[in-house]
Amino acid sequence: MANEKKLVEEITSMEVDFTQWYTDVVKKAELMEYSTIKGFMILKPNGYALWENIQKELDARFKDNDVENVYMPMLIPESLLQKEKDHVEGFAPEVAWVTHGGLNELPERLCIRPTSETLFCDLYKNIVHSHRDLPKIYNQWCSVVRWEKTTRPFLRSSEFLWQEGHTAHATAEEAQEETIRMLNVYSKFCEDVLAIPVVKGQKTDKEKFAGAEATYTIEALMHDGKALQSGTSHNFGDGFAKAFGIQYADKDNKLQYVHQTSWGVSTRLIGAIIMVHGDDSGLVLPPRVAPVQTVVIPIQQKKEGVLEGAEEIKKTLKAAGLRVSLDERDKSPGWKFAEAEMRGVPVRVEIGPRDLAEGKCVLVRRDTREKLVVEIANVAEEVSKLLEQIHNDMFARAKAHLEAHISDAFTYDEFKDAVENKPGFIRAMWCGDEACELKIKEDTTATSRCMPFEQEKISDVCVCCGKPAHKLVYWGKAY
RNA sequence: CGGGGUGUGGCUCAGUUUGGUAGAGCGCUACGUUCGGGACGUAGAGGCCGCAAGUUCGAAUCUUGUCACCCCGACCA
Repeated sequence: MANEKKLVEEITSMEVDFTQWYTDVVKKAELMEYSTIKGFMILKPNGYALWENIQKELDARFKDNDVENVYMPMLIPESLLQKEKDHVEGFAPEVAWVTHGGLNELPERLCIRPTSETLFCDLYKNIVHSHRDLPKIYNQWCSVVRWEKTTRPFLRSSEFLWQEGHTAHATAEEAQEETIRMLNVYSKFCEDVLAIPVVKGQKTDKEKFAGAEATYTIEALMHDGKALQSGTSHNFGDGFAKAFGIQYADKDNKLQYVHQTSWGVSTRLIGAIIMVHGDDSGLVLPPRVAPVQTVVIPIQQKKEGVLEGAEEIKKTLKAAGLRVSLDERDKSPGWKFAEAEMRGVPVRVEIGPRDLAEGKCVLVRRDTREKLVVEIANVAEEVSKLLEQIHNDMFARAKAHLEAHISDAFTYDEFKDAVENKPGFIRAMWCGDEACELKIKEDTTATSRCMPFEQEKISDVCVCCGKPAHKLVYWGKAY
């Protein structure tokens, strides 16, 4: 909404300062609070409810894909963490250690999980013996700790909530299928539930997960044109299996190593929701995960019948299965409007003496501020319909924004110009040499986001070095 | 981990240059009037000035140290 009037004074305008806008929105929408420990965040009811809804929707989709939930310990013995070389090198700099149990120093220190590959491997080693034990498709919802140097609410914190799926399969083919299947669950979830379009593809070797054979990603584009890695799915091949000795007897009674995958999304998705959909008045929540989908705001609530009428509407909406709240605090309507806007409530219902006399109420969309007068008798149906419409419109707008912020670069000068002047993804060919990735990052701060599944040969040569190229890469500045 | 900035009631900040015993607005509490885009009146409550040392008769103010947060980089979901 380019010409939208800014109604909330305390929120810095996006155009003035995007990062300040982000911080303001997080605060004004009451999503989180800083804790007394550096880098650790407190999720407040509005923020946690958002996560709960994400969790609920995603978990249902996992279960449709035969995923079983488990819970693993939060501590990992140092010796276990060290079994896979690339993995430990990737995570060692940012793990927190437990060195004491009570008053005594532990014989072996334990790390607080930064991710749980090693624990799952240790488990699979013990429970997988035969091809009949496969596949194992486990997932856990938990928090992990990574001692980050700089932190930002939802985008990077020292502890964050996520889910991590860990699977073991008999063959490389099955593992690859699983990796892509779960990536698709993520991309579909982002689109269907969060109204966030994503670019899907494979990470370059430089950007892939520590210990993975291949990493796949969904990349979303924020309002300021920066990319956010919003979910990843990894194919581990049999690397971890060999390091941990996870073997099974196949049908011919020959010992084989399992092939593994892992995949995860985190509370970073909340950051994506904020930066994809938010505006200068605050948060704009996708209806399907909004903690409160619609808020009923009475006008002149002390006048006879108003509160009763509002109460009645709330009941009707609730009975229709909507997440609804009634704001009967002794505040002015304007105040309540502004607050509901900052918190991103998709639809508000206004009901005053004037409406009551006519048997009507007013619906106002958060995303467009469009007002709609409807019969109270039809309110549930109208609100439900409007929520669907809002979801579709939000997705369409985000998609249009994404498409409008993809540019092609054929020469290095064009590339550098695009990084400077065209915020968004830059499509450019790449020779496959890590040196070019490094040079591009050095020169422009842009990184390779992914090699999209939908490949296209827009040029014969690498945008950086001019040597023959066969891979189309999406580049961009990232969070 | 480098570079910059900020810490004073719940929030935003003034006061620091020139040391003299803490202020404003908003919010909060009570009552009343209000209510279709952040209403108003009256009466209240709330702060050893991030923390710790030091200088001084006296420190929010000067010195040193330390911690936290924000922004920009390097590293990562």
